[in-house]
Amino acid sequence: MAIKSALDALDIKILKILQNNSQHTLKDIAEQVNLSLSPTHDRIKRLEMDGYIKGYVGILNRKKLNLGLMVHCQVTLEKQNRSNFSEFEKSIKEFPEVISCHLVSGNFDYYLNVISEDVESYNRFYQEKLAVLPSVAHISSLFVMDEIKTTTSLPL
Amino acid sequence: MAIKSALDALDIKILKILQNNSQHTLKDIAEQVNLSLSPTHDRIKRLEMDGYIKGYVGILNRKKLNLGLMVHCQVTLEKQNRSNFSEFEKSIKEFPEVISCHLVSGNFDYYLNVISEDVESYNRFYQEKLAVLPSVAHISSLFVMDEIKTTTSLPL
DNA sequence: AAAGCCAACGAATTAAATTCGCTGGCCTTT
DNA sequence: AAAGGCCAGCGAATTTAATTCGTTGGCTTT
Repeated sequence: MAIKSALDALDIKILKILQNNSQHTLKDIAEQVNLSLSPTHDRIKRLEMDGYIKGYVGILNRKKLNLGLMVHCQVTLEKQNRSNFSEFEKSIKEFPEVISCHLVSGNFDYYLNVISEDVESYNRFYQEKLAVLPSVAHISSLFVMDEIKTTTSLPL
Repeated sequence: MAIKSALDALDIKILKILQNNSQHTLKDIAEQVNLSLSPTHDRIKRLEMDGYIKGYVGILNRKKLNLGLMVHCQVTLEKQNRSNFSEFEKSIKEFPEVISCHLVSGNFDYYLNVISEDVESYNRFYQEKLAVLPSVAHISSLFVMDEIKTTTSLPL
């Protein structure tokens, strides 16, 4: 028999609650899933231990923190060798301005999401940190005019 | 005199801690900022009340939850009137598959981030929910091959 | 049918958050 | 320059929540 690991409906319900608001009390969650405190507690700990929950974070308001500019940034690398790629990725991971980076199919290679105070500050990041990375062939910057939706909640 | 509102170095330090891990105890945070419990508590509550902290969430592991596919989706609307835009935006906000949507400068209009189980399930979303929205002129889908970096932490 | 297992339970304990009255330093006002 | 008021920080007391643990009942397995 395989190791017990599948999630049941209650686990999913708990995950849905926690991914929307992790500050609910155990009592609160227990009521919503119709269990008592201890099994609810056990389930949450199990979900954490098994890696279904990566962690708990506070979501900050970037506009109030003077980080009003978001830029989508398409980066193409020179295609010679794949070793360029891991070097590039390593740098990206260390830049706090980059809040996401994906390798995508299509014309360009990486799609970044960059947070800055303003255009000037973005330009500084662009010139001094991004454009100087070795093997960067092309970068194009798309400015975010309006943030329609942003959530960390997955469709469960 | 302006209403007291600026954040000092300790506030920023607290925000940095909370945006990385909201499960730290008050005692823990208090030690890190060199304050006692009560002022630390007061500051956190103030930061919440003033909207610097939008909320606290659990971050789930989408790969473990059978949501292995992420698609970047560029959507162009017909340009006649702006009323199309708000209708489109309203629908997007209601789709749980869409975890982010930005209005961007450049050739297309909206840039979406969509989460699905697999290509089949994405195609269902595409055909049945996205492509049928009124005034959608063009959609192109870029598949995420690798997730290099994803964080909710802002560069403070 | 008996044995073993697992999930749920409630009570007891421990730990954390919250409240509140007090204090000292700093700024304002005269 | 002195007095008064204000604000941030403090510690103790209280409330609330999380955690632990021994027990129970229902299912499955043999």
